[in-house]
Amino acid sequence: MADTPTPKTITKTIQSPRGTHDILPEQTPAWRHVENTFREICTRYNFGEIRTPAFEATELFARTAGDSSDIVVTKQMYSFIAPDEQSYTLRPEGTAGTVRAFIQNHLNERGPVSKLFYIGPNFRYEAPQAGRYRQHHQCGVELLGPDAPESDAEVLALAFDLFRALGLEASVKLNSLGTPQSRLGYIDALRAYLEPLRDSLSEDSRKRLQINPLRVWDSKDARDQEIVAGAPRLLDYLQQNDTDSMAHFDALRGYLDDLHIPYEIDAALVRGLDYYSRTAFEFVTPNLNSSIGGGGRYNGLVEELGGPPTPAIGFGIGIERVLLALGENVPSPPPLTAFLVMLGDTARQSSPKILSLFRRVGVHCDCDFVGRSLKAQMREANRQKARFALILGDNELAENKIAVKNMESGEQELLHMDDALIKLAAINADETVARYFAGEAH
RNA sequence: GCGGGUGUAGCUCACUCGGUUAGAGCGCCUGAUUGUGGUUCAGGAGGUAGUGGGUUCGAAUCCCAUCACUCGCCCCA
Repeated sequence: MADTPTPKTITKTIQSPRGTHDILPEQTPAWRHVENTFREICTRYNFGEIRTPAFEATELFARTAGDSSDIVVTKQMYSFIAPDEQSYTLRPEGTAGTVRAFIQNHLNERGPVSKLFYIGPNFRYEAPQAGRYRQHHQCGVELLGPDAPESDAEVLALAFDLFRALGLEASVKLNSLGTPQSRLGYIDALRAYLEPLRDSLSEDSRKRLQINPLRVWDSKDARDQEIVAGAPRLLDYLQQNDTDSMAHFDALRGYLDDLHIPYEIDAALVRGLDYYSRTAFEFVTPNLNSSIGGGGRYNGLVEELGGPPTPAIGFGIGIERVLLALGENVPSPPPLTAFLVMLGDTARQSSPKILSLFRRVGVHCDCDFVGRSLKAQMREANRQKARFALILGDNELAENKIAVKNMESGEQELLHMDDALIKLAAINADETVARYFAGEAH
């Protein structure tokens, strides 16, 4: 080392923010697989993709999340004051922005039914954990307009087509929340039951009893669960006091049976916000503790946000969680079709042109860019799992030929450039077709 | 927000009661004579032990703080 060591400035390397992750090239094929499968199925169901801003006026989420929601209560939002002195918030979920866009663009005027889907990042300031991140990605749908149970079945059928296409074993936990009016009656009944038992409840549940008694059902505390097991059930209450909601629920159950969608009724599945109505559900998979998605009917939300009264139902599915549930059962980057191996300066100088020719006919190919030896280039071809090495030296150049070596069999033939192009293009086309039928060519 | 665990080479991990130039496997680079990969063999690069402070003659090892990851609670996708 002749160089005098230049004093290194000691700088802290910058890390990605807590709870966020880089998705590297070896992982993106799995992501694209999920996203493209979702897009394709949504399209099949005649849902149109909508892309809304990553941030919205804070007020939008403050209104949609409601005062008793944990997103708001525990300050799980990334809110900031912009130079215009307005408060904005990185979207913590996908529905609010979609509904806002629905209203702002008067999508209701285009017809009685709006079918929208979205894919994108959401942001929540939470303690990161397995399957829980500060930036996570969701794909979701919103079906606005209809109130009929067939529309509930439509979005659930779509979700299960997605799970089936991905090879994901999943089922749905289902409940009905009634209407805001009937729910109030139930909450009174529930409160009447819980109030005398207040002292036996956990601290959290005592708070819930105050703010939103429905959420006591959510408690994982063993004593709470015992107490709640004896409480009046929402579905029983609806049976007697809200026959419309019950009929809706029964109809949906019938459709789920028709569609062979496995479901399980879960009385603990509750959402407290006023605009929720009737159907509430969560998608679960046996290989994951947490749910991979959830949703429900929100007949009051559009109106709440200043739009025309519009029933709606939708769901959101966490892409990270789907990938966790899929595990290794996911595509990896496609191997290279050809790797160009160059000998000598002339060959190296002609490499941009040669590569360009092969790429124009669709061949997935690459070459060395750091002046490595022939042996090292062959090693690289092998490491990239290239099906062919294209060897180009003075001998080949002189005759406008190129040596095509099959890396698996080791066989090598000297072909005219034209023939090599035709051969590789045909092979590449075969692979593309094969991947297409394997469901990976998106 | 609360509680537990972890942090040593690009990756997965060792280092016995604190004691010399911190190791291994994999990966990476080079070579094994003239233009051929995978196997084998030889050699090489790469770490101020997450970061900062403290205790000590001496710290990867003990203590504190901080950051990150991770598991659980809570909640959610």
